[in-house]
Amino acid sequence: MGGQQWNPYVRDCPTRQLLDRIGDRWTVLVIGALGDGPRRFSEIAHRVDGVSQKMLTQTLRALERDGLVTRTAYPEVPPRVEYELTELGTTLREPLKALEDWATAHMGGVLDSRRRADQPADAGSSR
Amino acid sequence: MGGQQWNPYVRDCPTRQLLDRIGDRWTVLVIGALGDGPRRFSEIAHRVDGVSQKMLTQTLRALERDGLVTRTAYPEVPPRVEYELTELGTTLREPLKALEDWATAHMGGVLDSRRRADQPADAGSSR
DNA sequence: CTGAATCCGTATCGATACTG
DNA sequence: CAGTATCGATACGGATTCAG
Repeated sequence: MGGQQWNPYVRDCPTRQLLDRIGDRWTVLVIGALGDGPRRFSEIAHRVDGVSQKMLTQTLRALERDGLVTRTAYPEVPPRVEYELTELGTTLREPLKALEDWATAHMGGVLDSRRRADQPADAGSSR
Repeated sequence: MGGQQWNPYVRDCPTRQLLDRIGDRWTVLVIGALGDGPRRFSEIAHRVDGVSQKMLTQTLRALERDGLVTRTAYPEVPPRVEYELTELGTTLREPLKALEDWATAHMGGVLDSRRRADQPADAGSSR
């Protein structure tokens, strides 16, 4: 199996499905936060700055559903729940890392370009 | 100047900025469609299945603003406009390709897991 | 601590009609 | 052909409240 050559233009190719899946605000960040081992709910919440409790829960549920993360609840009081990347989830970290590296290297240039484009007038006057 | 170590958890790290930028439905696909050379507006529209005129325009404008794509209008009748990845835009293709490859290899498994998780009842009966 | 449920503003996007 | 403008649905996500 496999070997089917998808071009990423067609509606339900894997690329689109992946984009639909990780193209929200938090999924990629949560996967990143789980990159170095299992983490508790509150640890993830603390690491992923700005995520609300609702969105974190929702994101983790979706990741679990898709087999990218496992959820382990310990029957204690107070409750402790740990999330961990599955093997599959771990394999996703590499391409994500490539993206992070690109961002670190090049986003500055992107923002510069954006700022330049946002100069309303010609702005050549100052040089 | 380089060397600053961002962790992808903090609010305005490059990773988040990139995600905010490419985390929409079309940007990644449009970059993909421009991967093998300059393309006309209508060519891109045809390649990126399902994109509306509005969203394609909007996406291309944003890419241009960010220095990832150049726009060249030829003063002809009828008009011809070509879009092409800049050098910077081209560098983004590599990590994006890594993501596409992951999708091709693993999205099937993800969808399987999702389908399994969506079985309402225990469904263990069939084994 | 973990998480479900609700309310609600807003950003996103698709469809459609119109223009040079 | 390559856009622009407008409208409306709805999905996304933040704040808050309640519960085991």
